[in-house]
Amino acid sequence: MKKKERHQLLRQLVQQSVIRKQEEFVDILQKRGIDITQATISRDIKELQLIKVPAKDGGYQYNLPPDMNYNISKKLSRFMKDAFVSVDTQKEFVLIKTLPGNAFALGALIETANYQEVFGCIAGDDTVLIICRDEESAERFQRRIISYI
Amino acid sequence: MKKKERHQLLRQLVQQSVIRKQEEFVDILQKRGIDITQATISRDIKELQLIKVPAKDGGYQYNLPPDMNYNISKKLSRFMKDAFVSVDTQKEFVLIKTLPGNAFALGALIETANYQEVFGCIAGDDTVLIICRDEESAERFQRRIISYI
DNA sequence: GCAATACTAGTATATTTATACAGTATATTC
DNA sequence: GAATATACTGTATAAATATACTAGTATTGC
Repeated sequence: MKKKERHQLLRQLVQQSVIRKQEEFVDILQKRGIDITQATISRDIKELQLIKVPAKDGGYQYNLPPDMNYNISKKLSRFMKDAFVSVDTQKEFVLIKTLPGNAFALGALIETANYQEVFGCIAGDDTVLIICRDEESAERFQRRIISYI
Repeated sequence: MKKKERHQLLRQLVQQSVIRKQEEFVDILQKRGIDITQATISRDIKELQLIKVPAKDGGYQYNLPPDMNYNISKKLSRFMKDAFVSVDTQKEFVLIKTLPGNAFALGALIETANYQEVFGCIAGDDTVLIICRDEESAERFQRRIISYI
């Protein structure tokens, strides 16, 4: 079991089950025949940026990063690799061209991601217009987009 | 200083400053003349559902609750009110019909929301097929969707 | 191959956080 | 007002988590 695999598994576990403390991770992995200590879990949690959330019921529970960004960015990235055509900026605007029919979904993703630099966005069939907070944000956002391709 | 006020203050602090551990709260409050112990902070944090997030820089940092879901659900809700046509279940499947061209984006939102009961989803032009974990999840998810309309 | 370097993980322990318990204050009921 | 219940907090400590240190293993460059 490689670290990467374990990380995958931890993410899964956290979504499927209520895990209240690191020892519980250890126990569950034990049962699956994976020998690991609390220390390693602590380090994994740090890397994965998992968080311990006080639950309504009085207990605590580990959860995925509030940085859903992490997930969303991954999705965006995957999506971009498929559908991206071009990107350009002008003033505080960023214009992304996609393959026909894909822009709408891309816009929804960008909105959901809630990026600091984005003020709003409008999507057509093969074009997304992103209005950024200012010129600098637009450039920053363009760089971000390019990094996803 | 009443508990309520202190809670207010803690929320503010968490947004304004990087607070790495509970003792830091204590110190900051000390400096403002508020005498309080770590134990109380621990209880406050639990009530406020503040979370300790592993930061990119290797440290940790307290943060506001990840009521992210709240935001995504709000978006989904807004979206549904615009584009929803019908919903139905069969076995562990849920089928949502939308106005033409909207299904893809709805699918993206549903995926992003990462609902417990959803296993995966496929979107066409005016239809989203959601595969749930089991029959019961499907019903639960349908109820969720209906509540958004 | 071998040395140098970088990762990874366990052990032991330090640090941090949660909580049982007890005391004090505040509200509620009679 | 006295009696009782409820809420809040500090102290002391238990429980949980992070990390220094060490050793093993893989990777790189010679």
